[in-house]
Amino acid sequence: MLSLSEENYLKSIFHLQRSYPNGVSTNAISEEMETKASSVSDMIKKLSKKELVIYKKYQGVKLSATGRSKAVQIIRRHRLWEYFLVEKLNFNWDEVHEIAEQLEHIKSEKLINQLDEFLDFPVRDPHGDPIPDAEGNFKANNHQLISELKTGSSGICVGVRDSSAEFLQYLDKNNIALGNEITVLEKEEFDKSVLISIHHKELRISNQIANNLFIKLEE
Amino acid sequence: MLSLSEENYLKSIFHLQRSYPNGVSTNAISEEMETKASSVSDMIKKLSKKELVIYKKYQGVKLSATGRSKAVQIIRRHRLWEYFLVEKLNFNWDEVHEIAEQLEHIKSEKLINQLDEFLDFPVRDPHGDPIPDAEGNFKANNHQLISELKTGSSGICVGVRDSSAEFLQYLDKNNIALGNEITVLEKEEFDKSVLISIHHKELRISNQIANNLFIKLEE
DNA sequence: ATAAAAGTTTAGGCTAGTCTAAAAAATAAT
DNA sequence: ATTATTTTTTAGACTAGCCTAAACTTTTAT
Repeated sequence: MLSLSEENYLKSIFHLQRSYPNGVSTNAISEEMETKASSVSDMIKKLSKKELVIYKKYQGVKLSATGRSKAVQIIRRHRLWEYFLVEKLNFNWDEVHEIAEQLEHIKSEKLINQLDEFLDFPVRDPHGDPIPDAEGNFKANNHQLISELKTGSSGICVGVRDSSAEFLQYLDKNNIALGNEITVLEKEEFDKSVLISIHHKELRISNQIANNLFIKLEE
Repeated sequence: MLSLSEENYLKSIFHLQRSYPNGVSTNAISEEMETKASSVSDMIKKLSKKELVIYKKYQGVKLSATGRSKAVQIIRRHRLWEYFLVEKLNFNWDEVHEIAEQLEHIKSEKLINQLDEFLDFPVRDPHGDPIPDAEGNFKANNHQLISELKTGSSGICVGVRDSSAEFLQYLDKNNIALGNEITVLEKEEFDKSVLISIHHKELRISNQIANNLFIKLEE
């Protein structure tokens, strides 16, 4: 049985592996988790002894197959709870992360599978991230950041990269929601800001925004 | 903010206060919580310093007003989650206690109030225990144990005192459920067993059963 | 009233998970 | 190629919550 802390490390390593596919550095983990590098070193040794990660000193760390599967389970729980909070308890999408951080550690396979069924097997959480099924399978996202699109392309807003309350509140305030159609009208070379069309209106968004909003291109 | 362990102590003391109204003894707590008396002593000192309990050495312990209110909150959370598990996720009443023991520690007032609303403000959990409202108020139970009834009296089964899976499974097996009408036909002096009528059939139950089933008398 | 038993507290130790400070290894810069 | 910088690991310490063993109170029994 994994401790709360072990689960959090596995989850962080999983997320960081997207950016560091050849091994996640101690510092990257310590920054993500807001702990000291020395604590990370200790924990990695522990996870390594349990064969949840593959680790050679000074070489960074990767999840083993079992470690990955544990991490996916935790992410499944997190996203299902987020979906529950928004769809059933009327939370806004900027309020659910913290609570899901707690709920994701509740231990009961039956609980999570019944919850999944109750929610009708949702495939995306409120931020557009895929929810792994009971076997740990989930679709890869085929979407792009607005900042990566070229002028003229348009598509549907399907997810956010940053899911901090601050960013989500910015989107709410500017009436940008998942499902909205967005067209890139113009890209400003100098500051990388982007002029988009949404709800038949024009809106200029900074690079920071464009770099955190996922769009699925129209086919 | 209370730790998980502190919350569990408060909850135990609250429950034990019914049986020990003039102060709960260290040993009683240690037995209930399956820890050693010395650990209890340590924790009581800690809770006392936080003014959650009233404590004089060797004299037993009582909840302070704030301690009581914290305990009631935890019980509210526990019972709401139990109700949720049974009513929404199709759990049986013998499966929910363990999971609710975990869920009760999730920290978010909004979460629990939204859950309460989602469930339509239930007043009893699946075992017949009252669910405190957001202000901590709940009706006292006016019910009696079958073992306390006299021959001839009848009423509705409204709760269980022991909510262990084993006991609840015994009830399921014998088709005894909350809401059933029960009449006491005969009490056996020798072994304190009781002959009852339920579903228009006769059933003999041992004292151990009669001593753990709550009945509300017909008026 | 005193001795025995039962209950409670204190003293000192352990583990998980964190930290700071220092040492060691890897990487970058000259 | 050597030095400087950055990154990582180790060593040692701290806290919460638990434990055992011993000391101390209170209660019970004679």
